[in-house]
Amino acid sequence: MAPKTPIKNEPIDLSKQKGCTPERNPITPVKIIDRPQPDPWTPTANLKILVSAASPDMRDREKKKELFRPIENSEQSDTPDSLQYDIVDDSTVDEFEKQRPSRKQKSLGLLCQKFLARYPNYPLSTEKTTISLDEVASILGVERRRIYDIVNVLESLQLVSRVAKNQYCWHGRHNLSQTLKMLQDAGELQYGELMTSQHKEQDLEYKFGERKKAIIPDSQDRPLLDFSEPDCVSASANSRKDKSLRIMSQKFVMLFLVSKTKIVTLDIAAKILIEETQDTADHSKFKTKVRRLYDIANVLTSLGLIKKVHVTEERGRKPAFKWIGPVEFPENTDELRGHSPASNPLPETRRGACVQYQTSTAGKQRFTRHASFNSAQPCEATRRKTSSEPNSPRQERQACTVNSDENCSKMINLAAVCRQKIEEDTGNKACDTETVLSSAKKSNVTLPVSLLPVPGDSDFCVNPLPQAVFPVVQADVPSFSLPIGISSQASHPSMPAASKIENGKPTLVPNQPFLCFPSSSLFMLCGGLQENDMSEPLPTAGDLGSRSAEAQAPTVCQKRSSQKCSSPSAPGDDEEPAAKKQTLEHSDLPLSLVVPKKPESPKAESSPGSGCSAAVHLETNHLDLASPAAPETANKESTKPLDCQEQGKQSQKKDPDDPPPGNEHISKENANQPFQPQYLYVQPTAGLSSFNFLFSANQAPGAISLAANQMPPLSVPCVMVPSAALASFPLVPFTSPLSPVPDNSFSAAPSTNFSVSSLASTTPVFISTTAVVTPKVSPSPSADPQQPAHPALHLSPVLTRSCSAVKLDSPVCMGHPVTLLKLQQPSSAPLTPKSIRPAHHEAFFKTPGSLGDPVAWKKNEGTQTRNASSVQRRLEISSTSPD
DNA sequence: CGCTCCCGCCATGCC
DNA sequence: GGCATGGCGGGAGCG
Repeated sequence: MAPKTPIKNEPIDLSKQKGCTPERNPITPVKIIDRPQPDPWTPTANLKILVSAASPDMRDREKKKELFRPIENSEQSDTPDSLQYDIVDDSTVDEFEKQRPSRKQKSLGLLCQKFLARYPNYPLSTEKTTISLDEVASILGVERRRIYDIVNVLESLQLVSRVAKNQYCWHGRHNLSQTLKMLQDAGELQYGELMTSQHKEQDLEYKFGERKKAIIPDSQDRPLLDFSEPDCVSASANSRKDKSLRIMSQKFVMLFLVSKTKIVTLDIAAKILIEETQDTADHSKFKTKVRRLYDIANVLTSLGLIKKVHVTEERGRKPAFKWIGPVEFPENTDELRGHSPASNPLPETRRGACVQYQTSTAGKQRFTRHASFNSAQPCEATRRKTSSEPNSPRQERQACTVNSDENCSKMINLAAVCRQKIEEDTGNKACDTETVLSSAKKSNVTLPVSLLPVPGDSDFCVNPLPQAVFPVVQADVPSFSLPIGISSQASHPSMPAASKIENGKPTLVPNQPFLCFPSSSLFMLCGGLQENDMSEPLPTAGDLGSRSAEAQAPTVCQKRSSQKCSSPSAPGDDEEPAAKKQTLEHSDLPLSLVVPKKPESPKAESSPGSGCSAAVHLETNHLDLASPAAPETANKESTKPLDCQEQGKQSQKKDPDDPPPGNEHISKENANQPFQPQYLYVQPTAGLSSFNFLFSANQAPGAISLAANQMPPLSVPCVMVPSAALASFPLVPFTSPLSPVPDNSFSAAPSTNFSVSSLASTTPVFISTTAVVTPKVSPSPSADPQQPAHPALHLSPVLTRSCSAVKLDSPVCMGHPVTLLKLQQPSSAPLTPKSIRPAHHEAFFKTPGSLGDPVAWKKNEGTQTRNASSVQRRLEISSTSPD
């Protein structure tokens, strides 16, 4: 965060910037001496100098501002961002050069980040921060016009409110959840229908490659407007037309919130917005709308609410944005609902200038609750819930899902389209943008395992599995996003990731790296669990499934998928509940925790970082499993692969620190690390809903070794696949004979079931990569200064600890990543999996058969713990036996 | 070459 | 008329 603070800011913002500034004050003099121009004049002097130098015209205030500001900005911004002062100094000489900061340096997103860096995410209720547009503009060295762009978007989310001319009040994110909730509600109302109608159209459009204008009833717009207007209500509010940017921003956000996939393509959004606005959708209008959406998206990205992704379509890849902010607003929801989303919070905020705080207070409370909740319940609680009442949670989820589904059908369709493309792409390469796990047509045939498209692109940024939930954020949104994500996670229990089990799409387990595939086909997973996101889309893909025959078969399943969740099918359910209940993250943890319990020893510790523990278990399992596969992996250094993924994730998380959020970075990393890992499909037991586990082939080896030594933090990414699907595969044979006991009802899975089932029911065995939790930790640093505080608040100490612990624990992951990646990649290459798979499978299968400790499994039956243990045991057994 | 989206003209509306 | 807002789209940077 520090980076940005411009010189000028420091003085102003001393409180915040001091960190950076401190030097200056002292240094400044020195610098001045050394560098006459640099610091000293930068703030004021520069302007004066420039002004004097400048022609008289320059003097005109506006002109001056513009001229100077840019210069200042360039210098400042550049300096801070890249090198800060040093640069500045140098720059002084090369001012001109600096002036020419690349376009990126002037981007609205960057500007917004700078802007946001100046204010705390969660300001004390007591303190009101007023924002002077002129001041900010000068500080940031940009024209006022740019500030308007930012402020308008922020205002749409109630992060700020306009107090008076040129004066805005900074509210921070206290109200954000409420606002989002309101938007979500409003969005469902408006877009629910729209979505449905459009949805059809879109499908058609996409399918046929034709684009139609979506038809949307204007009437619906009204509501939105009204809704939004509250914000605008302010006296002048009515003045300007409707303040389209503000409204557009809200609508844009609504689309995300309503969308199941949480991915909205620009063109779709533009269409929708245009439609709402008017029927006419000239091409020019469309273009303009898109431009505006970019502006909004840049700000939202800076806020860590969305990230850029690409959706591959028939025609090609389309720019899209994925919502990475909080998805559910549980507590808030209640409150909000009580209040009636439409009217309240926002309006008040606006009017009262800073009245917002009331809201904010509520927000705080919420947060507090979460925090306590988290800390108190960490994993166990969650797990319990899950195990105890898997159903209920599911139901909730389902309910949500359903609604969203309907509303978002359109989005879903889009997603499906994307998936299809992705799949296709995947088939080809797998990487392009987002990859979706799809029942690959091709892959399926050949192998049980299909490769996930590897995200070569940063766009997709597949995040490492571990953090499945927010991986994305990390990836794309560097520091900022992470923090946010973290905070959001903490604050918002229900996170998106997990929540969507959805339609038979393969879904990632909320927090866990595992994917659940509704369909039976086997998959090769490469790298990123991140694809969680994709999972959602997949369902739609199911539709797409039509394309692939194989897919179709699964499709049926998929169709069920939604049902599945509700239905006994354990896996989905388990996931769902977790997601619903609270933050996905938590859910993840909990799950992992569960596992740990049994594991006892080392893992227990890790339990805090549920993910880690889980990972460990997994690893263990993997080891067992892997062992068979080992031969191949051995070469690679089996352990690494897993680690790599995790590490990669972690690293990514860490990376976030890097100023360049760089999707690029991420992408690179991802490309290298995560994706590579291939997974072996382990047929599980029938337990859950018949999930099968996939283990990364690559990983396995390493994992094994690790396991032997310790319970490495490594997480093994597992994919939960419906047993049914597996059944189809020859490989599958693996069902564990072990204990048939489905403790809970779930287990009852019709299929064979056994230990697995039990697992599924309560908690899945999912092992999350260790990373899961970790991200939180790492991310924060880089991100906004503000956020740090946040995270802390939200995250329960335990979590944090766990995270840290995990990280620490799994040095392997940390260190190896790169290496692993390399190794993995080669191996991981799409091709590899196939080849690998067979061997692994055999191994796996064998393993299970050999299962040494059936007894253990039986024991497992009882509780979640059982599950975990059972799983582990299985793994172990399998491993042992094979060996 | 197309995606992004910066830049700033200029309309709108209030004072 | 001046000023605050902010709609809008040309056109350039960038990959």
